[in-house]
Formats: sequence, C-alpha cells, structure tokens
Amino acid sequence: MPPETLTAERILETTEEVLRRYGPAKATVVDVARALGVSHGSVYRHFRTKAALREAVTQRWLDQAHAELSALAEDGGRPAQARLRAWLEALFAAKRRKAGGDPELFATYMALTEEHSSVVAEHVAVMVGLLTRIIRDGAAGGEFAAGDPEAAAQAVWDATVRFHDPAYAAEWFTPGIDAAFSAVNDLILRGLRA
Amino acid sequence: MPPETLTAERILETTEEVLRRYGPAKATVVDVARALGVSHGSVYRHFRTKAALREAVTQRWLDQAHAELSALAEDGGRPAQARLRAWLEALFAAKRRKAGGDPELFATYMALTEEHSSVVAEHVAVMVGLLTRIIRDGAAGGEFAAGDPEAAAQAVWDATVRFHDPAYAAEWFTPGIDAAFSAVNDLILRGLRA
DNA sequence: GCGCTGACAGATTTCAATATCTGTCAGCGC
DNA sequence: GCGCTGACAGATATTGAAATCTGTCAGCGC
Repeated sequence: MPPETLTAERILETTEEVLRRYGPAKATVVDVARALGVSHGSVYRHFRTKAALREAVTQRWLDQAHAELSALAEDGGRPAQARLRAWLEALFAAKRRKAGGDPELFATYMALTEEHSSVVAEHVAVMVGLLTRIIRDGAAGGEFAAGDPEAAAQAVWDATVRFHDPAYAAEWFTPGIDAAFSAVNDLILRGLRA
Repeated sequence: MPPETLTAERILETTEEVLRRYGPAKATVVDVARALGVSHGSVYRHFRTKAALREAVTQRWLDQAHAELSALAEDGGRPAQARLRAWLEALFAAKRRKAGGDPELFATYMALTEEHSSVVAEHVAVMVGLLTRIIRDGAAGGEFAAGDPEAAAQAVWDATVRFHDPAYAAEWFTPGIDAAFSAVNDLILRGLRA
C-alpha cells in the first residue's frame, strides 16, 4: 500500500508502532526498517543514530502535551489562581493518561528521562516557562506575592514532582493519590498568594 | 579474635561491612557467613530470609536518622516555623550525607524502596508523624492555619520528595540544588501560615 | 539438649559462545 | 545524480550450560 517516498515523518510513525508493539527494550532499528519494507541503512539516512530516532519520537509525543497546556497557560482572562490549579490538574491528568494508555511509549520516555536527554530537559524548560507565565500574570494582577516568578515556577515544578515525574508513574493509580495531589496543590496555591 | 556467641547484632554489623564492601548486588548470605567464620545455615537461624536480613540492616540504619529528627520535632520551645524549616533542612542534610558517605548502604536502601518494603513504609510513616507534630504545634500556637495537620504533613512530605526520595540522590550534588531546596521550603512555609 | 554444620534441591547468577544489532560505506539501479 | 541496498566491523544482546546462591534439615559434637 505505501511504497511512497521514505520521509522522516513516515519513519517516526512506524517507529511509534514498533515501540508500542515491542517496547523500548526490544524495538530495534532493523525492526523499524522491516516494518517499512526498506533496509535499515535507509533509516540511518534520516536519523544519525538510534538514540536520535528515539529522541525524535519522544519529542513528537511530548509536543502534543505542549499544545493543550500552552492554551491553558495563556488564557489571560481567568484569574491566575484558577489557571494555575487547572494547569497542574491538566498536567497530571495528561501524564496519567499517557502512562496508562501508551505504556510502551511511556517507558521510552522514562528511559530517556534517565539518560538525561536534552529533549526531556527542553520539555521541562518549556513547562517551567508556562508556569512562569501564569505566576507572572498572577503577580502583575496582585493575586500572587511579587517575588521572582521564574524561581517560584521552578519551586512549583519541584514541589509537584511526585505527580508528573514518570519515575512515580506506578503511584498515579493508587487510591488516595487524588487527595494527595489536591493537598499539595492547596499548599502551593496558599504559598503563592500575596 | 571474636569466636564469641553468634548474635543477631553481630550478624547485622558484619552484614553492613559486607554490603559496604561488595554492594547490595554482590553481597550474599554466604559472604556474611564467611566473614563471621560460621556456616550460612547459622545466619538463617537468626534471619529467616536474605530479604529479612537486608531489611533489618536498613531498619537499623534508618533508626539513626530518627533520633536526630525526633529531637528537632519535639523541641516545643521554638516557633513551629523555625522548627519545620530546621527539620526539613536536617532531613535533607542527613540524606545527602548518607548518600555521599555510604554509597553501598544507600544503594541497599534504594533497592528496598523499590521493593515497597514495609520497613521503608514504616520509616515514611514515622517521618510524616514527626511533621504532623510540628504542624499541630504550629496550628495550636496560631502560627499555621488550623486544617488537618496530618494531611498537611503528608502534603509537605510529598512536596519535598525531590529532596529526600533516594531516587533523586544523583541530583543532590548538582549545583543549584540548595537554591531549589530553599525555594520549595519558602513556598511550603508560606502555604502553611495562618 | 542445643547450637552449629554441611549436604542437598531448586532458584538464580555467571560466563562464554553465538547471534543480532548498530552504524558505515562502496556501489547498484532508476 | 541520488536514494537505496546489503555486506561489513565492532558493539551489544541472547542463550544454554555450569557455577553459585538461597533456604531446609538431619545429624554431629559440646
């Protein structure tokens, strides 16, 4: 059906399928090439290394999350407190959805996290950037204490680590996690208030 | 030199030495027995399984931390805010000291954490209990908002996970960690205030 | 009697031989 | 010319046989 030209995009789609089927430990570049009906040399024409290929898949996957969360962060109309709470809830919900619905891709993302990949570092930077925007808005509007918004955003990120770091994914499906999450949320929001 | 009677205590001391020397992955019950100059059957006379032996070593090791932190938590004379800050700082300092000074024993503790050992669960419960005491005192004295002190203590524990969960030990020695730690501390303390 | 030993079964780990994979590149064929 | 192939070297993973370990227990010796 698709003997079309081999593009980076088509390789990424197939790599996702292969990762979903075999998991990050078993999926090989040869598997991807086989699924595409090409030699593995052709894959290396588009991605210099296997690590680069995995990073690109993760990048693509993380970018989906950015769209939704950007929208929430930029909605300047709503009070910053409500926006921050909604943002943190959306983040947790998205992560939980990914962890439960795409376990193999999520495992890939976890592996990258442990490798200190620049893609993950970039993702964290973007996320903290979105938090910074909300907190800056809140400080400008008098809702939040006017300190260093960037430092505050980093502190919020650090304090909610248990609810977005993939290392804790196993705990996201245990009873009581929602109560724990809102308790931390409340604490943080009170801490930010002017 | 010590052909004295074989006691649980003597076994634990030797197990610590063996763990320090070989690390949790390599240390075996046979190694411990050899170091003690007895057969490994004798070790099983005092500890039913290898897991029980490792748990006991970890227990002993965690108990050292309890003493210092208990004293800080119970010093009713000082303001709760200062006490909480000092407690969290002492916790972080102690963990960091253990991680750096006793890497092999720390790895054992980490392995147990991943196994969901009851010893670690118990340790966490004790720690949250100490936090609860400080927060309850603070609420009674009007320093902290009077909510559910136990839930608040759990939230504080969760929000500081990055600074006491052994999974993050590698980050405890990176530059900027102290600033991140005090930013989270400040956020939490502001959040607790009445 | 009582604590220890040491042999044992089954589970786990180690090790080395083998197979597979990653990344490169000369050259084929459109 | 240009994108793809497929053979190749070195690195990594798999496999199965051998070694070691865990946990048990009958019996030795003090």
